[in-house]
Amino acid sequence: MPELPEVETLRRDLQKTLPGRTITRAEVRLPKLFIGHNGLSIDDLAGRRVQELRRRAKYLIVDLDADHTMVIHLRLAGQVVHRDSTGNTLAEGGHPVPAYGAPLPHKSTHVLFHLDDGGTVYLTDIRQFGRVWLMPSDDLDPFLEAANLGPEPLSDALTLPFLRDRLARRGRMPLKPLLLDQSFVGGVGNIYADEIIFAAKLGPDTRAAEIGARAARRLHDAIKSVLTLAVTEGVAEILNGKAAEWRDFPRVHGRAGQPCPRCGVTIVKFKFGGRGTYTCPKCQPAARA
DNA sequence: AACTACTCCTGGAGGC
DNA sequence: TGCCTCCAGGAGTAGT
Repeated sequence: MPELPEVETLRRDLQKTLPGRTITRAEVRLPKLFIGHNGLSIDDLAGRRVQELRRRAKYLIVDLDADHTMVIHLRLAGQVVHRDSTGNTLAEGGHPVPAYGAPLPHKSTHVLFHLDDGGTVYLTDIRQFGRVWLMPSDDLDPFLEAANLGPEPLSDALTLPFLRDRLARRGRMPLKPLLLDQSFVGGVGNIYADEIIFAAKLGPDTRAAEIGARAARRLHDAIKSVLTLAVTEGVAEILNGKAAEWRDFPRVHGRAGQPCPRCGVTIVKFKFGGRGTYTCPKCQPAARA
């Protein structure tokens, strides 16, 4: 479910509530979700104190003491909620099912972290695709290396020349699957791919080689601006990807049948590369302009 | 090497 | 209401 902005928003919220807390006990109710490196088990989380939360692409990284590191990937439907000892929510993010505020644990709550102040962090995932890894901290870099992630789109690593070079190397690949390829840039998913392509006035089927200098600049700007808006405005956290009439986001994704916010032509939905894809048929064809 | 199809799952929405 | 079909924001793997 969550893409870069959702994971980053969750990270920022948890960074305010978790560091300094010690995990007294962790439970895994669905064993396949937990992967321990070097023989580590879920029980090895007991006694570990949270130091810092970081993010790489869609991976949430939890630095623990004693040189342990936990990594969480929410995939399509993962949700994380931190509640205090009285049940008040301190931080939450990810997939909107079960609804925020619903009683926890839910039947799809597969991992629980009990904290030293009586609070609890719940990992709920109705589709069971999410994963939690526990590893010695030295294993983190090789782990991320193996994931073959492209640059962080909001970092200085993603410059216009870098983007143009990458586009040139993937000439025949259509733009949408390219953006979804985590080795191209890290963290973009289906919603933000549609939003970025719309903002850049390109088509999902535009091939990388057809993206000229001006279009590449629009694409670069769109990647930065769309993701920045989602993170800084908290758009992701509020909407969880569901189009809302009352808010101008997402601008095309999930809005089939509604007027394009730029030109008024009806937004269409179709399958592209196996993924639901939303575009404005009028103002998104200009690959070379 | 580059790209496609298939796979892991369950819940919610919409049609009848 | 109930039953059915389809769809879902990810990514690893096997196959071409």
